[in-house]
Amino acid sequence: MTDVKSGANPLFLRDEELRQGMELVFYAYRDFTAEPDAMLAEYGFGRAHHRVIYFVGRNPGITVSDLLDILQITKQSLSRVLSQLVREEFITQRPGTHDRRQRLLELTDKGVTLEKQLSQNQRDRIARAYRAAGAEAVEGYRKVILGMINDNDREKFRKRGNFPPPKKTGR
Amino acid sequence: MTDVKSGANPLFLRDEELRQGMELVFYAYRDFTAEPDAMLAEYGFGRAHHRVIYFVGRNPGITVSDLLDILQITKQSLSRVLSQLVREEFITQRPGTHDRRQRLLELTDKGVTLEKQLSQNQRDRIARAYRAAGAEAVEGYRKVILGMINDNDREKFRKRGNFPPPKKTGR
DNA sequence: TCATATATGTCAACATGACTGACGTAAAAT
DNA sequence: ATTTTACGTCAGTCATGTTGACATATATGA
Repeated sequence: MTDVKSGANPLFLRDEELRQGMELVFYAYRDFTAEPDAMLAEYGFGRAHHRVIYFVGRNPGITVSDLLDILQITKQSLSRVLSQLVREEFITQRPGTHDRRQRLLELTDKGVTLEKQLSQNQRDRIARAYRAAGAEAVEGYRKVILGMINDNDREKFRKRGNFPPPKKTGR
Repeated sequence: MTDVKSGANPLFLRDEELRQGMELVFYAYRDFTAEPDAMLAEYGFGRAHHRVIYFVGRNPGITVSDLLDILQITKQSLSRVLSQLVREEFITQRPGTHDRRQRLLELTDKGVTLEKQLSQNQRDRIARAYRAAGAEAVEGYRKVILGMINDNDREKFRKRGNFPPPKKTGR
């Protein structure tokens, strides 16, 4: 059998290989979210809250519209979870200095604590995977997965570089 | 006030690296599902239908419980979308030959057509990313992302190996 | 200055896809 | 013969997304 599939050229993208690539994304995401989801449930929060907490923690002082750009949901969807997080004091809002219409978002101490707790599992998961695979594999992982991300967001990572500049505060 | 975040501290780089790893998963999944979601909406279907169609197409003759194991949702959640797909003739059910309690699931021609249409975008996305990154990077991608997946499912990919046999599961 | 655009919030109404818990049926296993 | 398994279904709930309309404060440009 001239099994085309067993060829030595991994760049011959067979259906099987592509399907595996797709499934890997599915499984990774599924397992990536399972444990934080369970923690969140104890607070009466959901995955949406986690995403907000994460990206606010990642970009202190982010505006609502920038957050919307990241999450790609409607402002009404965001509003619900965000106002809940503000009400329960995980996030604070302050007017923008240059544009006072903006509400710049930041985690409170309580928010930082929750964020750490929530992402600890994911952080561990990534660290474990990175360690097991080795630096070279990590470089490959980044390359491939960046290639799957839409152009505009790929830029974000490009701008930061592989090992981003030791910037003091998130801009 | 030693700025913990600035360059000298390798822990910052590590944290930054881990965070980027997490974000890559988020962005990839977000962009991965956006277009199929839009197509599905035209049929009155959602992402859940896609997952069912995908995994039934991938494993013709799969049982309901094996599908539940993959999706990790409750049978009630599955039941709703599955019965809809059966009713609208995208999927057929036939009793298991050895165990007649089972309902072995398969795509109809209509189902195969829809599956292809839906996953074409994802397939293209993967192919593009793989081609752009190169064979070595793909190997790294697989290694890393496999490391993120829970043990039991990692086995699935291990068992199949990198270039798995096109064996349909009986179970 | 006046008009318009922007950033944000909010209300109502709705759909999807998760969940739990309970119950039912048919077939397999002991 | 009894129990377990595979599957379906009903009822109710919740989280998270959607659209569309409207409100307010502020910024910006003619």
